[in-house]
Amino acid sequence: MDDTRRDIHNSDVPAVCVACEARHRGVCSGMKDDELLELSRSTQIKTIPAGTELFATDQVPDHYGNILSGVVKLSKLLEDGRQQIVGLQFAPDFIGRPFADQSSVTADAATDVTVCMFPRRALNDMVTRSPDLESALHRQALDELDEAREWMLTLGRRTAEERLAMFLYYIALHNNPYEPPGDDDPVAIDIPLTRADIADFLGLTIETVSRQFTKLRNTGVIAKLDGRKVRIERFAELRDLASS
Amino acid sequence: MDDTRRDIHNSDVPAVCVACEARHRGVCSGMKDDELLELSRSTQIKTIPAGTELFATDQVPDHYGNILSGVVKLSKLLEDGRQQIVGLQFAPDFIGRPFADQSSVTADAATDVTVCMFPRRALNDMVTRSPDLESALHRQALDELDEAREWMLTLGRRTAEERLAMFLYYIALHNNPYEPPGDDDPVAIDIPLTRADIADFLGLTIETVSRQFTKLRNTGVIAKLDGRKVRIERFAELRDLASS
DNA sequence: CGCCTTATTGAACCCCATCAATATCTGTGG
DNA sequence: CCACAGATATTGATGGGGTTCAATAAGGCG
Repeated sequence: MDDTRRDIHNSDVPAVCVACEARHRGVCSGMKDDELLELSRSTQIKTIPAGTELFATDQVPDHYGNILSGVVKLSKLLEDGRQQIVGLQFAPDFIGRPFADQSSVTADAATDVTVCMFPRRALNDMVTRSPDLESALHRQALDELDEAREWMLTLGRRTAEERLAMFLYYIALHNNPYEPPGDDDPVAIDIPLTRADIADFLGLTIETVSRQFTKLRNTGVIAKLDGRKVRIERFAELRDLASS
Repeated sequence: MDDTRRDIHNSDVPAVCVACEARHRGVCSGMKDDELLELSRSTQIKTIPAGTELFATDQVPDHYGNILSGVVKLSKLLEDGRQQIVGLQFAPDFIGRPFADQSSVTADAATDVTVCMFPRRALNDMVTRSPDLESALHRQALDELDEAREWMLTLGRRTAEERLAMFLYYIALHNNPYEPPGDDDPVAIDIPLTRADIADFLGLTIETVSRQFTKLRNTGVIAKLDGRKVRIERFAELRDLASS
């Protein structure tokens, strides 16, 4: 009998959580079954279309969430319109900013996104009682910090070509979370961002991003499929280009 | 009777901790007196000269630490020598990477630094027992994450002039942690980094940093004192230049 | 198809990097 | 105290990677 089957027959686990990634790899892994049950009473699953803001910057958000599917972009904006995407989040990441009434970043759905939302209050209470939960949140914060710093290196010191290679490499890993692609197996990946988003992520312009795409295509590292899909022909070469 | 006097006469607080900032504003505020006493048995105060590495990336560090004085720079290095400083840390910041055997960043003393070191094992054990301690560490991680993302915006989207203005503004705030300087009071600040460090922090070259310094001097925003000291003549203007 | 959004390609420009020279600082020893 | 040497900082001249401005092409969807 596999794990999934056992879960289905375990009446203590809330129905909405049974197949949820967040319960295994996400912050919900830090909760006991009864806590999960308690929280699940006030959760709601929401589907958010691409382009929609998940949390408004100008108001205190009253919910946290876990991503169930899709990609969320975290971004910062300057008054004159310059924008920087400071992070991408995938299932089963936690979304929200504990210990602060409002986040310093805006969260938008990059693709269609489904999230499991729960009241801030409910989670805050639970955190004070369940050390494992805070531990799980702490771990994610530290992982995001490592990632943010890796992107600082990219933004501060890497060339346009290296930046795009980094990005495609990063997306490829997230498309195959369980087994990193072999060095020279072609990998088809689905890019969850527009050229404008990629530019805002990499600190470039859309024109430069586009030019680097064609450069990678001309050198045979990637091949264009349709629209947002790309096939990485030589994974190892892409990693080398990213110089990481 | 002020706080300090009371502390001196409180035999439960370890002598080394009595006047320590970390006990009030740092992670040690998350520990009870008896826990503090237990940890203090295995702590040691170290003085580290400027330029020395605190934690190497290639070996598993067996200690964590709290900064008591001085400035620590966290940096990342590319194989070809390109470098990016991804964060600065001041007293009473915690140093180390919980939940991972090795950090993805190198920590170097930017100035002479004194740290309170304690064994990883001791803190790890304590964290599992003391939720407030993990909470304090979690808070610092989230603050550092916010800061890293602010610098991502700077590295990705701001001009050289804006970057240096951001930097000086940031240093000025850390020189006066308790009361931000008034809009037009001249503020003398002590820059804890060399031009090379500033360049590595801002994703620029030393030449560009130097040129932006003279530009700020020519426009009267700052005045040069001696060597690493600078007086900010118009604080509000500096903030505007940073466009933040 | 026709319209609008998104992406690609081209040409000119500019900010910052690079290369190079000079100046200033800092510590050491005569 | 000054002279000297190495490190650090400033300034100048030139060049290049990426931006900007502009036009064309390719998708997406009614």
